[in-house]
Amino acid sequence: MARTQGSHSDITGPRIREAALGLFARHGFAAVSMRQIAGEVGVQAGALYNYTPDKQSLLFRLMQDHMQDLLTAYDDLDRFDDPKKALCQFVGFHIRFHLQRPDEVFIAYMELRNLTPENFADIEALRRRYEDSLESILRKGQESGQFSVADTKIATLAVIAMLNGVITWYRSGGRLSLDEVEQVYWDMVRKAVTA
Amino acid sequence: MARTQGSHSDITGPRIREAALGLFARHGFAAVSMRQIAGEVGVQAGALYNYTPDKQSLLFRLMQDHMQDLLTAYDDLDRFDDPKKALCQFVGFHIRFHLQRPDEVFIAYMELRNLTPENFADIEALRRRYEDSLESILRKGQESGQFSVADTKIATLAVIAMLNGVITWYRSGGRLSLDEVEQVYWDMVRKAVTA
DNA sequence: CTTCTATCTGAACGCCTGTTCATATACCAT
DNA sequence: ATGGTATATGAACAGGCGTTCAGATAGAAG
Repeated sequence: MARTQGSHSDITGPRIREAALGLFARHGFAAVSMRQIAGEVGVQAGALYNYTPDKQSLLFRLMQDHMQDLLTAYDDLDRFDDPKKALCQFVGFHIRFHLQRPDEVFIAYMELRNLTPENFADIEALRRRYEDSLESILRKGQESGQFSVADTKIATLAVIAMLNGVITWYRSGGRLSLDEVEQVYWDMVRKAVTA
Repeated sequence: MARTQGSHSDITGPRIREAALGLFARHGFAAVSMRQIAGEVGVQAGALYNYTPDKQSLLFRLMQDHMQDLLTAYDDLDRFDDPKKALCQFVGFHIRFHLQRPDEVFIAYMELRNLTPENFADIEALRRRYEDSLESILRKGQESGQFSVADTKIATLAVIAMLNGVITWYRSGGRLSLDEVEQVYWDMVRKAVTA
């Protein structure tokens, strides 16, 4: 039998990506089979190929969608001119955005090595754009004398690395609320980049 | 044919772990086959089983050895009582130790999900011991009034996350020397934990 | 009521997987 | 020289892999 009920094109596609997302995040891209993904969706493996040309593209699309969502969400903010306010906003945005998408974040930097060179370059470019938006805040603050860092590029990477650490331990309903976490990290970031 | 020349037990074992280390770091545990590892060593896949009961144990041993080396190296330091000096020493130690072992570091926190629950618990305990040694520095500094952080546990994780970021971008012979990198990060850490 | 098309099945393809084991060899000790 | 042992081979096992495709079905369109 086939097409067990109704037209499913607009439903099955997202469900496949959803299943792939969770499985890739939990077990890793290489350890997950197309049959596992299909099983989670409730469909045979062959059906997946109506929605993705191959397994690699499935991974790529997940990462690309995530990075584009990130950039779009950040661009949509009403941004501050003042470097200190802008940095505070960045910290809060980054923490909240990433905590809402733990699986995507996990994949986005655990599975980079499983991308083809072309796909890797694509994702890297998006990541760079995001990092650059933080660096430009730091540079402006540096020029205005509000910040004092030895190297804005390194400071950028250090801040992002520090913030990314949050998703490895934060659990909603834990000891600290989201607001408190944000406050604690903003405190550390602010002091780290100030004289 | 077998045993193409001489007794190899003391040579082949380390060579297998070396090959596995590089391959796991580059392609990920799940994406590397026993035949690939054997090929790099110059033996057939079956020969690997004279040195490891299975693939999982090979990964586990690499991670365990790494974590134990880390703890031993840190314990062997002549440590300072003064929290500020101790923290500075920790930062320098952490950066140098990890930059010397990029493959081990990569594996040690990319392949955690490929460990069996028992092996995972083992590695996690070692990691916790290392984190605790940093947290005790921060706590002592907090009590003495030299440091000022909202939460020593979070500060611990934030500092380690920030320092770990170094290995993702540092290339020896690059724009900054190791000493400079150490200095830049110490600056940021120091400011982040000070009032 | 028929036709058409989107969607899915289920089997098949060739290849790769971790692991085991009988067998063969090279060296060491006697 | 002989026997024993450590070490390696190479074939085999059962099963899983990504991917393809002819054929079946369900619903939409006329």
